[in-house]
Amino acid sequence: MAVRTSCTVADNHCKCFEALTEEQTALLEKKQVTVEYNKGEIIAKHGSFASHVIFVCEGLVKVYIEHGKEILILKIISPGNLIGLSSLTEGEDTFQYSAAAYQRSIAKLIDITTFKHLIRENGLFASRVISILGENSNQINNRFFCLTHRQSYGRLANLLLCLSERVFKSDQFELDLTRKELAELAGMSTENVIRILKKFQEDDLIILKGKNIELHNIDAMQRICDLG
Amino acid sequence: MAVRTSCTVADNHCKCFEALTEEQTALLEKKQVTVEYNKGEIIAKHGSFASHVIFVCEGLVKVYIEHGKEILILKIISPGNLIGLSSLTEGEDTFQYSAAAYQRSIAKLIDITTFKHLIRENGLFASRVISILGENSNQINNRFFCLTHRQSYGRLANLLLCLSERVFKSDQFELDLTRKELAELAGMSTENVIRILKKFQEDDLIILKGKNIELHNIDAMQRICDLG
DNA sequence: CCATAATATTGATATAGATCAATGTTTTTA
DNA sequence: TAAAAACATTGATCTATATCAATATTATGG
Repeated sequence: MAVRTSCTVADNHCKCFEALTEEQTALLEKKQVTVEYNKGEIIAKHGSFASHVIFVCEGLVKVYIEHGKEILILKIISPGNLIGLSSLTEGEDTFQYSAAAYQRSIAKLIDITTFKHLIRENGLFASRVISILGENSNQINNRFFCLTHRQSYGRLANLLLCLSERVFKSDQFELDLTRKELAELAGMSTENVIRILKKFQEDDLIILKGKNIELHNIDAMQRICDLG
Repeated sequence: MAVRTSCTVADNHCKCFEALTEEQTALLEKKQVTVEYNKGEIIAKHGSFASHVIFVCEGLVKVYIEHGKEILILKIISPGNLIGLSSLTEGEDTFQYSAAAYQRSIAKLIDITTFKHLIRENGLFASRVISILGENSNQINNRFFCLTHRQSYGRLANLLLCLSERVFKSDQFELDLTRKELAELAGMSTENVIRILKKFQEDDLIILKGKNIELHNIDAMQRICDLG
């Protein structure tokens, strides 16, 4: 069974809101605010009071946990996805992870009390939320496996495929992430990212032109991702 | 912020069933079977049809994902906890991980259709299930962090503390896990487990007598867990 | 547009921890 | 209870990848 390549980017377009009645939708609209974040800005801070769940409308966001200087990126969130569902847990009123914008992003902050109320009131909504939580788990488990069981070549190949498939939806894309950010995502040192990208280029797997990356041999890349 | 020591063993005593009415409880009773598993037996198999969720009544169970020969233990489940909630996801009718008994265990297999039905019908039940899913996520994220950011001494210290606190609930316990199983849990080679246990003993952190382990200096162990 | 900072690259070195191999010990089974 | 299998231990290598250090390139603010 192949490791799913898309283990880093969440793309479980949430269908939970479709389950709401018109009235409930109207209520939710009233209980949310839209906020714009600049590149690098913190959207949620691990340990801070979680008064809301976050729906990402535009941009790209990283979700991560931090202990001191060490950070672990759990996933990348693209538009259409929710952040902070694990704070729906009873007795858990703080964010269990941080979120920060990779680029200019827009998010709706939805009042968590209203959200919880709707879960109680609307069973279909609740079951859709449960679906999303389940998908999130599966995705993070896959990423967990990848980061612990794959060597650096495999992890970086996985990341590139994942970005290509889920974020840029193209074989060729303008990567506005630094090498350091790639390193953080693939769980390795910056220098190692650089050396591996160089090797990929030498082996005709990718074509690098400054910030532009083109995946030139997806099948081979997939093989590295699965085996390496 | 300290890494929670208890990142490996699930101990979120599920309160969801308390939310059911008498009638609903009776329905659930009818739609479940109790099964006994011997040491080593598979309780759920990654990829197989998930017709039920699993409630562990007795024993000790590991939950893990496997790709070929490689396995990653996601968590240990002690009595009072549920397995397979991520199969509640719509359109996901297979287990996303495997589960196997470490020792003789008893589990109730609860019909998943009924379980889903109750989520739709009973909002409080649904919100309790959401709580459990959230706690599971947080726990696995902590384990994810530990396995990727801690060195072997820290990971093994973490595991020992975790087993002591959550499984055996004592500083001293009869460990019926092999060195290989410990290695799997702490994400390292068997030889490395042996060498580190030996070092812990030399440093008066633990007292080893055959299968019996006594944690002799919990504070120091905790420090290794947090820093190493 | 220059100066300064941030980022990228390259090479050399260090090391945690895996792997391999041999041997001792315990458990299982026939 | 003897033989076989599984498990535990120890020591000797090997290697992937981090870290360190130096330099080149690109971005940014005054």
